Amino acid sequence: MPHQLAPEEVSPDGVDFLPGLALDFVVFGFHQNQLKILLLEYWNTGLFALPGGFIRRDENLNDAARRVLAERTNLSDIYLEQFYIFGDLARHDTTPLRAIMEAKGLAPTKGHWLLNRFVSVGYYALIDFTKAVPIPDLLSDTCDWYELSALPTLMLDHRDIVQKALETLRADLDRKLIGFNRWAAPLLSETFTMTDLQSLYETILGQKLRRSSFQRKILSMDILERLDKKYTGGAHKAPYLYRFILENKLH
Amino acid sequence: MPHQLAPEEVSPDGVDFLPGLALDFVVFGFHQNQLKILLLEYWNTGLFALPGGFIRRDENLNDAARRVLAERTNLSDIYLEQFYIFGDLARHDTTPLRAIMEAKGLAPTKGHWLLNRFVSVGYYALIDFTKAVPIPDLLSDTCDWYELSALPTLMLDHRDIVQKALETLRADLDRKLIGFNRWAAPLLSETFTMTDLQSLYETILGQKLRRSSFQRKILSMDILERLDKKYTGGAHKAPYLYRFILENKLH
DNA sequence: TTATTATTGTTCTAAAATGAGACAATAAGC
DNA sequence: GCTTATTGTCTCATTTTAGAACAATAATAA
Repeated sequence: MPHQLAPEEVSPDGVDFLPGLALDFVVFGFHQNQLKILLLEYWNTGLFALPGGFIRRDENLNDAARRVLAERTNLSDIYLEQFYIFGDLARHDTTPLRAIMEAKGLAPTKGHWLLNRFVSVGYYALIDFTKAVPIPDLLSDTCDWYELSALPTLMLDHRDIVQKALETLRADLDRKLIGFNRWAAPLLSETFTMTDLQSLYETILGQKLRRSSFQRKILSMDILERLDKKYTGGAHKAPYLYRFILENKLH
Repeated sequence: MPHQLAPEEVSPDGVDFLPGLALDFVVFGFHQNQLKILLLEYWNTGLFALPGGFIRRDENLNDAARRVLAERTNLSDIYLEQFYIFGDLARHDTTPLRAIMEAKGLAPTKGHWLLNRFVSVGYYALIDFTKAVPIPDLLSDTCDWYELSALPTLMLDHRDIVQKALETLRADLDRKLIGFNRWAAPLLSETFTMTDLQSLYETILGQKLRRSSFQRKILSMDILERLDKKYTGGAHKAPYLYRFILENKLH
């Protein structure tokens, strides 16, 4: 016999979600030497927000995260990591959601499931910019990439969430050098030049690195496989292309 | 007008908590060159668990953590950090809690608030072993220190929670060298010898460090104030005592 | 064909950090 | 005063890093 629910415990779609708990995603992509993240724009309101979702009662938390992210990006097998839980009371401002619901023709009735206080689990994801197919959710109009350095104003505390995600990303960049091949790989295409990789580093860390030191360090890690040269048409020496050696090939 | 609640949304004490969300604490203390954590033992069941608690509807998440921790240790102003959210379905095993409730004379009625699925926010805390006064909660018999290297069997996934906390602690030990004086300070008493500090490092990292290198590195950080010598009565040179220079004195 | 140019892979040297040990200083016990 | 254990500091070899230099080389222009 299924668990009995009070009406306000059920989401608008009638799906059986855990109440009061949400997921928010900072989805990083890397394109043209810029870090970008996915944002939703809500119909007719000018409001921007991070992609998010809820957890089913019969679902592991991290599985819920994978499911929601797959719905937004059309990608499975995504590099995904929890980084913080946001649970301030100040989050509980129903103004933007009321506007969004009304613009969608939904009645923001008192006690509506969506208008309760939510504690939100922050995840960051690293994905291949070229492979993702951003898909809006039920309440939003568009789902698209925005440069991290030029984000629109975000609703609620979503700006803080992005900031915290970026800090975690930076810390992890240092910390996860072991296994780095699996970590950074999702942000780059299958093959890349050393300059591409350095540029990714520099963009995440927000500072310039020395070319010779960077190359020496990365090469000494034995995580790259050198492929053919890449002839770009530029009037200069052609760089080698590299590929990450997969984990199972390392040992 | 207060929010209307279904009966099963209210905790046994009648306090208005957020449903389905709990807090679990890995409280680290350092004593006699051993890392220890606080555990609760439940009355008449032989069950051990991490200290935990719930979030009031009118309370920030992190404030709830401070409140609960103060209730368990009689300490305020504790170094506290989120490290993970545990949300697997496998957590939802009501067997131990039923036993605990029955041993306490509480009826584990179907749909009882405590028997629902809980997603739990993991916090780790660093406190001065000598200053804490461990206090059991309503359902437990004792609250005491246990050596990390010799923990009893813990209920549910609490062993995993401890493991994850320890991994985070180790990673943070490297990462937080800046501000280290504030970070490690809670684990040591006000004054300490260089050997004490090195021992703390070695215990957290689980490996021996070279004495001269450690001393050179720590002293070069300019975060320690050298005080008088400590005469222990041992037949050898007396070590200096040190104290962390407070943050506001650093600049 | 031959310079020219921009970028790359590699090498070199000086500086800095670290590893591993040596050594003198010194409390307390004998 | 001698011994013992531990400490603070110093030394030297090794490793790592910073910073610059240099040769190689695609494409372009002369």
